[in-house]
Amino acid sequence: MRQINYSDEFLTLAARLCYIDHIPQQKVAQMLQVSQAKISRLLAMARERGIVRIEVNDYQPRNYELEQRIEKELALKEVYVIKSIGGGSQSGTGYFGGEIFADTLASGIKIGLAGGRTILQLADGMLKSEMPKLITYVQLMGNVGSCPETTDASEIGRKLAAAAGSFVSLNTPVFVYDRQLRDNLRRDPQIKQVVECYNHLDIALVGVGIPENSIFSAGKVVLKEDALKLKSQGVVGEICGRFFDSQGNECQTDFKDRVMAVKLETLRKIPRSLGIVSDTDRSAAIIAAAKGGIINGLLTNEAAAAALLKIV
Amino acid sequence: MRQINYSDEFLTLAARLCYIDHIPQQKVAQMLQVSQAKISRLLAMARERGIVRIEVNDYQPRNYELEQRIEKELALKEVYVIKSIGGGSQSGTGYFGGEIFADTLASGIKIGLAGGRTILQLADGMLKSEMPKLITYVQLMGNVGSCPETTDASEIGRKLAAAAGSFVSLNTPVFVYDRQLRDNLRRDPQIKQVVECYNHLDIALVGVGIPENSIFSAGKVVLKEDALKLKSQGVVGEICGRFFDSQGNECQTDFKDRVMAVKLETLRKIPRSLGIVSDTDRSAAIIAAAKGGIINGLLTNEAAAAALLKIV
DNA sequence: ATCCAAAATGAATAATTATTCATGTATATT
DNA sequence: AATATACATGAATAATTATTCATTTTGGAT
Repeated sequence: MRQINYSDEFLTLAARLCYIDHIPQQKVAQMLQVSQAKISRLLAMARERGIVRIEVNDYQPRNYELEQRIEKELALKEVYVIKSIGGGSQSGTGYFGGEIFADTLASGIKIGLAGGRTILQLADGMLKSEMPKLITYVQLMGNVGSCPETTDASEIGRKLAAAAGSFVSLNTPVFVYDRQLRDNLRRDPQIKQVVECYNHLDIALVGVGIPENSIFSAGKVVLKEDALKLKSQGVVGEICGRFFDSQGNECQTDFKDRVMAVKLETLRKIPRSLGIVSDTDRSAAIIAAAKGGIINGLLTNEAAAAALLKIV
Repeated sequence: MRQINYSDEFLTLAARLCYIDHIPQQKVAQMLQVSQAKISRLLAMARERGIVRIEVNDYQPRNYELEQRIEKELALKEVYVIKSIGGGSQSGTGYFGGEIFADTLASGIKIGLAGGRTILQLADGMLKSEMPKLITYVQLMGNVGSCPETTDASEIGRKLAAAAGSFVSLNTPVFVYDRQLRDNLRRDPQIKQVVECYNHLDIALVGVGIPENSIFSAGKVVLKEDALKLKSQGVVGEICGRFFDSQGNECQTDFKDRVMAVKLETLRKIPRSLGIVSDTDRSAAIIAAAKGGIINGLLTNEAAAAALLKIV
């Protein structure tokens, strides 16, 4: 039985019966002499055409008060504090942070990307609505392991670029065997080109780690004993595989000369260097990074923001 | 785990994730660290509080053009033509007719009720939204059989009164054994009181039957051979068990002196005597009833209205 | 006219949403 | 404090809605 009754009037009738009178689709189907499946399709079309409009009060995901306090305390250019939702799952940081951050972007810019769970969540948040802006994503640090993890900068970059834009990858491990190999790699034209790229970034998106809990912990690159040693060497934080002290200056560690990643020096010159943090144990690292100018912006959640304000 | 998080903000968040971002309740439940059941309840409350608003374009159930043509052709005081919906099921007549009719009522009035499928549908249509008007419903004709049918005037009256108002029932069969019994019944004080009531009705709601298809056909009261005989006696229509000719005058039939129902004479004096019709084979009967002043209003659907206009 | 691709459709099914029910927790009442 | 009552909650389940899939119909192209 074919009738193609997709007139506005028919859609309106179906929508009225279902949405206003709350008659189940099955019954409306009987009334209108079509299948329930078709009612479902009619309603979908009615929503599409705007015959049915579902409106929700605006949800304000940001805590402006905390933002202003942190912006002032750490002398940052931009701060976004996402309200903590529900019991404690902090996925909301990326969910809402992604759309807030995406709104600040212009087409054609270059964004440097670090890896990490929180940055991945941010990327997913950016992608959940269309991202029509053409952006060049540049991998800021080498890959953590041989098996690509979804949290690797390379994977995140690929995913973002797939939606819109292009991706410049840094095809090296993040930590190589020794200084010599690092130096040789740096001379490689392909790598050189990527590193040169770092000087022209508009934005850097970096996670902030601590010795005992960074992107390298899960990958067994930095073990517990390494973390202890790092701390004894004055390390309070890590960004892109580079360990820094409370002033935001890179520390002389076993990793320093073997890391393939953007230099802290370079990050300091990028117009917007945004730290993305969703854990509450990064406060000292954030403060140091801000003090040293490694980051000049912060995107975090209420819980982490509160922890931060406690120790400034 | 008790938390009573029914703040507007929390409702707004849940609603936004479900209705704007179209995330299934199960996932939102995980994000917000509650059960899916609670999300469902949060959304219900959000709709209730107006945080979520579902709007649908107005559906116009009436065909004004047909209404005006019929009103003019039959010289009726009021005509309602409900658009035919879907393939052909004519339940829409009562569904929308009920709310249109209910809108015309004032509290405190008296409405006389006949029986029949279409009147039952109209009653259901009246009841689907609140009917806060206190109305007295009066049974216009006796009961068709011994087993109460949902389509009997008495059942319809009870149902309407249960929602709001009171019901005056006529406790007799519609057709009694002979004239003598009819006359005796009429002298009964209780019956007399009800019949007296007919003189003070504000509205009468009647179905329009034809010899071969009336409320009496299903109940095996009027058989096929009876119908033929009726037609040979000039009957073109039936209202409240009273058979009439093309001028709207009651015919001398085997039923005439055994019927317990409002007189056509009495119906003519009621300010609003509304015929309710949803079948296409009643055209001649409607025309006759209108001509004879038995009805001065009509509530029908497009299909029946079109059939009617073909033969006027 | 005949075949073909595209699209519409309903039955069956999968996915999602709402409700029931048993349990636990806060608040009121003795 | 002890008990009762009302309400909040999540697990299980029922009800409803959306999607898949096989079929049919339509509107061309040949």
